[in-house]
Amino acid sequence: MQVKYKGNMVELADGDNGFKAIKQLEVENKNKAVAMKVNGSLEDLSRELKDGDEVEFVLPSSPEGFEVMNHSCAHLLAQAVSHLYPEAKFGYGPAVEEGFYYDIDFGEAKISDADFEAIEKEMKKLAKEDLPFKRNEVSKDEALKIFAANPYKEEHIGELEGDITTYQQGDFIDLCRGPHVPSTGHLKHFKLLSVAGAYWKGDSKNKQLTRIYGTCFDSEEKLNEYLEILKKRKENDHRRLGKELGLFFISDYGPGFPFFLPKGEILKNELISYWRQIHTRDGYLEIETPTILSRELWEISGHWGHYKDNMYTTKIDDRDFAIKPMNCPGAILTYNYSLHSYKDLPVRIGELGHVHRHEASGALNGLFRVRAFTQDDAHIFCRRDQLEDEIKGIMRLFDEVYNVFGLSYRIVLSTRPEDYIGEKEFWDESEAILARACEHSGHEYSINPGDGAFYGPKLDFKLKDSMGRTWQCGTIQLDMNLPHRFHCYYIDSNGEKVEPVMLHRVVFGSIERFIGILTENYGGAFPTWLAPVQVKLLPVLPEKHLEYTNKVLADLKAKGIRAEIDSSNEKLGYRMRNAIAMKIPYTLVLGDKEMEEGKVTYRILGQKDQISLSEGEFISLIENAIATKARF
RNA sequence: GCCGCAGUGGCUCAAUCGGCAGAGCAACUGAUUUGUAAUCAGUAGGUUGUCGGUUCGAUUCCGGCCUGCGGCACCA
Repeated sequence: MQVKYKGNMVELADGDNGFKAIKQLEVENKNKAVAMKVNGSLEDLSRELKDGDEVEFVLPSSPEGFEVMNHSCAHLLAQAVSHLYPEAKFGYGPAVEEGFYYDIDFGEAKISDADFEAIEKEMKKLAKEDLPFKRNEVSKDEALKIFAANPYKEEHIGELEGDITTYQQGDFIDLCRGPHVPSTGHLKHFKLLSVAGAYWKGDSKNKQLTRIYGTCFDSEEKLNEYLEILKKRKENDHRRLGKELGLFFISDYGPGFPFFLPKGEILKNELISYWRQIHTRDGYLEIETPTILSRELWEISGHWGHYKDNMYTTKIDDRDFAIKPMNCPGAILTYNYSLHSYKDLPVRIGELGHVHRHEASGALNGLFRVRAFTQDDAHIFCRRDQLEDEIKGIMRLFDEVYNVFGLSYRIVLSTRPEDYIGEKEFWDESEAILARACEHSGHEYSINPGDGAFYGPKLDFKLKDSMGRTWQCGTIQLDMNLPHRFHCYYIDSNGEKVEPVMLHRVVFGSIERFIGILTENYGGAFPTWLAPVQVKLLPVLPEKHLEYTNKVLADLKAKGIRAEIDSSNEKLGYRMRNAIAMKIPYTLVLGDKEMEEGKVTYRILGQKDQISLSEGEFISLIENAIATKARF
């Protein structure tokens, strides 16, 4: 038999039995490979090989190995649960990006993280027994017999086609495609992380099962590293930092409606003024439209029918009104207010629109998900022949903005759904334009077929923060619906009325969410241009050096630099500590030395160096940091 | 909205089995005159989210509601 070994495989003489070779490798390196790739497809190590197969071992340190290990660990969890809770019925238990979960119907039993210790103990015990994972192919009927007591597995089997495979370790058998690690002994460094409810098959009409999340690594160090990352995420949580740094709060009197504190408002205003600057440069016209508009308008737009559950409504003099959940109708009324020639297009209308949406209570999450937020919205009306350039222009702007904040992103193109309006040809054409623009941008992009809105295809921009998590912020959506409903038009070169193409787009998405992302991404240590306080001034001896410090403070303020003095009757170390805790980029220390030489001594957040400069030099240093949007 | 968990001075947390609600930080007052991550002492601060129930007695046990947290569903 001829088997070709790739990568990390031990080379054996021709004609050797691949199965034996693998066994030998296991003996040599018992804990290494967890699976193998046979002709590119992921398989159990125990899979028998055929003549000519190309084989590559999958090590637990590889991404595929991580997935296999975690998938197996989900089975181990299920086995342990089946011992401790004999009534438990199992749903799905897959590996996910950072670990695994298993959805379990515990019947009457209620599970909380207090039960993890006992479950983990049982898992450890079963891992120690080193039970082999045995794969078995069965017919549908046999499978139904095996899982007769479990309605979830039965339902799943009913949906499967072709061969059904089961995996068994010890007394526990599960429906599964595999592959798995050779035996439970390969699972050593795992931890259960959280419990949650999850609908069976992700459908809110179905029963809710209990989901247990966990993760499994190939070494204790890596597991601990991951737990450290989780801790770090908690420390960088914008809800915690927002409280500590005094940026915003949400009152019980207004769930989901954020209050911006003075320091948070500075952040918001800085973002807005940056937004204005670049949009003015790019030919956007800023408008403001009313927050409350009549029911008739929302009937034309279709929101009254389709979005009503998410809208706050009110009555004024017995007439129905709604608080805007989106800015589009206002922008369209503004477009329609004046007559447009084909020569005037594109018309780019921007609006920082404060919108209200009734989000489900369980969806609320700090600034990431709120019920009132400011969209950095823009609606662009253009001719079809201008569409491609417009989209490229928007993407150039997006790229510029995200770069300023050091956020990397990927793009998702959503295409025509089954339920669509408009001409199919124009859908095809605009999807092609969006795809070309993505390629042109040079950024990673993927296609989400059929996920576009009924009114047009879209590009979503998913930002990646420093912790590796992604958030949707920017979006560019083509709209073939609203211009039609509102009878938008321009006059073309023949004097005819023509319906323009309309684009919705946001860069930040929601300024609130964007502030949340920035807060976490910077860990609260904002770059100088955004920092609510840019300079903290500390007189060494408040009584002696206050006058000089106040003079420097006044000079900084005169230059528009956000500076604060701490002349409290505390030791310098104490005041320095507070300045660092508030993550202020520059701290100035002013004492005898500085007073005599007319200088300032500064220290940069996160650094210990003490640098002395003349006041003028220091001011230019900061002005330069602000102008270039550099960290310091 | 759904499943599970939680709510104690401004903040972070403690209080055994149901038995007088406590600490650190912050605040305030005073002392200290300080050169780069916490000077010392004192004072004040609470209807334990809220409403109801059980009990001689509830922060503690039970129920309703509110809010938050972890997810799910939904979504910027």
